[in-house]
Amino acid sequence: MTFWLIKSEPTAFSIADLANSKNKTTCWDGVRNYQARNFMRDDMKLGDVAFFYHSSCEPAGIVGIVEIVREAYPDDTALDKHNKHFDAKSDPKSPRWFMVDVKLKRKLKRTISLAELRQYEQRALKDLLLLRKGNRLSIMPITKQQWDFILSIE
DNA sequence: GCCAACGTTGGC
DNA sequence: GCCAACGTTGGC
Repeated sequence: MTFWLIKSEPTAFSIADLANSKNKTTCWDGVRNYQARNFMRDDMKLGDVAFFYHSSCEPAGIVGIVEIVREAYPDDTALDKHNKHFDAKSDPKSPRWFMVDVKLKRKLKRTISLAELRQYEQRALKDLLLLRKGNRLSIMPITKQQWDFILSIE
């Protein structure tokens, strides 16, 4: 089982939006970065869990926990001309972009902000990809140790 | 709104 | 294959 962190800008799709979705489940579409896609397509498995992270907002931070309830399948928004994530170079016969379905397990009792996570960047969260300088990855694996530690400070 | 950091594109 | 130009991300 792998642990993950997935980012979303709450103005685009927030934890509240997920809570209000049917079955508290949504398809995680719109990922247009190869590294993030590869993680999702190749390594995200049914039953894996992920932290839901709000980016580009105040405060940015971890706000909830989701579970992967469907493994990777083609992201058809790439083929939809009217979708903002349309990709003219994506070939329907050989899909370039993928998505998974995630279901809300629970909201955290409080937001664990980026600033708070940074307090541990020399120690328990030393290797957390999120804290690496210039990191822009929207889907990243985290270790069980990091997962457990973050939950312990909730 | 700014801008550093990064990924992608495309000319050569 | 190199790398400049460009677009995007995301914290501040």
